[in-house]
Amino acid sequence: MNENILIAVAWPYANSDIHVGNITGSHLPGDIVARYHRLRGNKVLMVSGSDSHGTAITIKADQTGQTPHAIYSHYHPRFIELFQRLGISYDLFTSTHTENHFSISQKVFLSLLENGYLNKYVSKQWYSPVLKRFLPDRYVEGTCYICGNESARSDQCEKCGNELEAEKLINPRSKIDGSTPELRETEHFFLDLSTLEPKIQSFLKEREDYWRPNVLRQSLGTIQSVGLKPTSVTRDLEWGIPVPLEGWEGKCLYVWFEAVIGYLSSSVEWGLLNGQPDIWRDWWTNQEARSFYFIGKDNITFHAVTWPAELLGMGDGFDRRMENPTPEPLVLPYDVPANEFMNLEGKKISGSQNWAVWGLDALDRYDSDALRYYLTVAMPENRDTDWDWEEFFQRNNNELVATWGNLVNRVLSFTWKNFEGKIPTPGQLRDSDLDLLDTIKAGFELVGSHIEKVELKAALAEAMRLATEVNKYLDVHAPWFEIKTDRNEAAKSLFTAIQAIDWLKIMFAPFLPNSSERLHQILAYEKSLFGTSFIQEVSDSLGSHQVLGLDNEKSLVKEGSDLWTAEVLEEGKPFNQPAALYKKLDHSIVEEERLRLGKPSD
RNA sequence: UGCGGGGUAGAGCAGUGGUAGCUCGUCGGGCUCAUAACCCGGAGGUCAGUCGUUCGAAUCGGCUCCCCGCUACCA
Repeated sequence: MNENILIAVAWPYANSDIHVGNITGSHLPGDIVARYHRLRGNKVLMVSGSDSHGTAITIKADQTGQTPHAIYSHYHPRFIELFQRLGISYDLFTSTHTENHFSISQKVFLSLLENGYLNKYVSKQWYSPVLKRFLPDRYVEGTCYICGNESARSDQCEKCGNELEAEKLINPRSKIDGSTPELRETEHFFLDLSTLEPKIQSFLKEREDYWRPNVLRQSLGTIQSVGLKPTSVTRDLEWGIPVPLEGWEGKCLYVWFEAVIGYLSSSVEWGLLNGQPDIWRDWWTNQEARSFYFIGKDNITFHAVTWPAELLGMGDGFDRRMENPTPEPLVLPYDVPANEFMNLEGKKISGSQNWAVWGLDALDRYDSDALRYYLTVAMPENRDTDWDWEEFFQRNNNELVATWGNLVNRVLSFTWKNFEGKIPTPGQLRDSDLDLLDTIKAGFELVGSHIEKVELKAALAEAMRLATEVNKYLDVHAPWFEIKTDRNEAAKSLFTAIQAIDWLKIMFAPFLPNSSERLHQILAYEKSLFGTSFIQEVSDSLGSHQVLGLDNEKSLVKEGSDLWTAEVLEEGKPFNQPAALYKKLDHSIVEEERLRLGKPSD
């Protein structure tokens, strides 16, 4: 295989730390699929970055008396630290507050404008004379003129469910400071989704047979039932990417219009940082390339409708603005495997109430693979799931440690003691040995096809089931008995088991990269499987920003061959002294962790 | 209100017309190489509720209830 695979992960909003829900929702599934394709020898580009613009950040800035830039600057390096420690292997994790992203976003805007898909409309918006700026509908509340509910949002009353006309709202007030806003006319650009609708619809229909139902029904279903309406793509805001037109000062591109462009701009930035300014086209104008977008259910529409609409609407205009003499259109999403949400101990995760398990905090107490294991097992692929500390404890001790970790440990430590630290030379294998190896070998196909379809829980469960098969095999052959009567028999059993473990190491690697890497090292392979992440400071006209990069230079995946195959183990090869891959947890952590929840943090 | 997703043993999940499965826990047994780990066996479910279609429904249709999302303080 030598495919180009783009792994595009939702851009976390830089106004709060990242918690387990964010991780299991998008970053981790993206990383698993990225690592799988790297092992297959495919050319993977995995990108994301901090979403540094938008009203939410300006609001938080006002509340804390800081600048929006300061808010973003606080959280962005923390995201990078988290991903590095958790092994989320971004080729580039950057930010929307970069010269490159500004420029690319404005090119997208101008391409759409040029092709006639952006139209100007004047509408009335709430304006706060106190703050001297426009307010989004959701920041204005008042009394519902239909049911009398006193805390209705200006666009919709949650009590009676009616959509409201802003002008009729009684006693409007700003949710920020309680002051009275007024309605003012303002002009904005709208993306013409109604004209693009037929193209979007065929794009979706082509993917109908493999997209998740929640994503498909919310995008294609909406088109088929109510149709698409123009959607505004600019806002009255100072903080963000300026609309690149004369007379539009004080207006910015709407944060969701430009955040999705980050997938494209970060691909370009990755090339620039690596001295290959044109390489982004390998993933963006090569129609054979496949792109996977990992997001949460809350922004399905943006990725399944709005972003494809931007891509379709640009035609070859963007590539032309990137100075390609033979411009081409851009690649549409191959899959958008949106996840549902993860709750915490039965309640919705809430950052402000500290009802959350924060990624960086959890990494201070638990190994990355222990967290990754549970986050995969509890991934909300089909429905909302729950992070439960008791279950984390059980899954870690009874599955990760007991089934897989113990398998590795029992086989390698027994071999270490009885075969002078060398992989035994088995001679002719028995039928039962070959049967086991066939079973495990089939896992490459089974686990792989699950990952291809982004069925990650099923993929991991299948790998774990295979580890159980090896445990059963050991119990039948009992090399600890064999060695007392016939050393050659024990050699066959242990060789077979180590061979199986070496293959399972690969199958577990996308999910548990750190421990697979250590097992790989114990088995005395020269090169590592994967590369390592590094942090770099990049300067441009907007200042400087940290990025997370990936160095594959000294790794096997760099070589581009397919490692997702049953390589035959070298007989008689010395290996390194085994050590436990995972830590058994004490049950007391369950109570300790539960006590932390809901308390104010530092 | 509308659109969409989901509600299956104690927990987590699979299962889109034909005797209800998997993992963990639990109970009993075996084994002892291993982080008291591993292996075998048993118990445990009116498949949210209800009405219907069918020889037969977790699976199809109607209605009801509950949880969640639908352009962003909150993923």
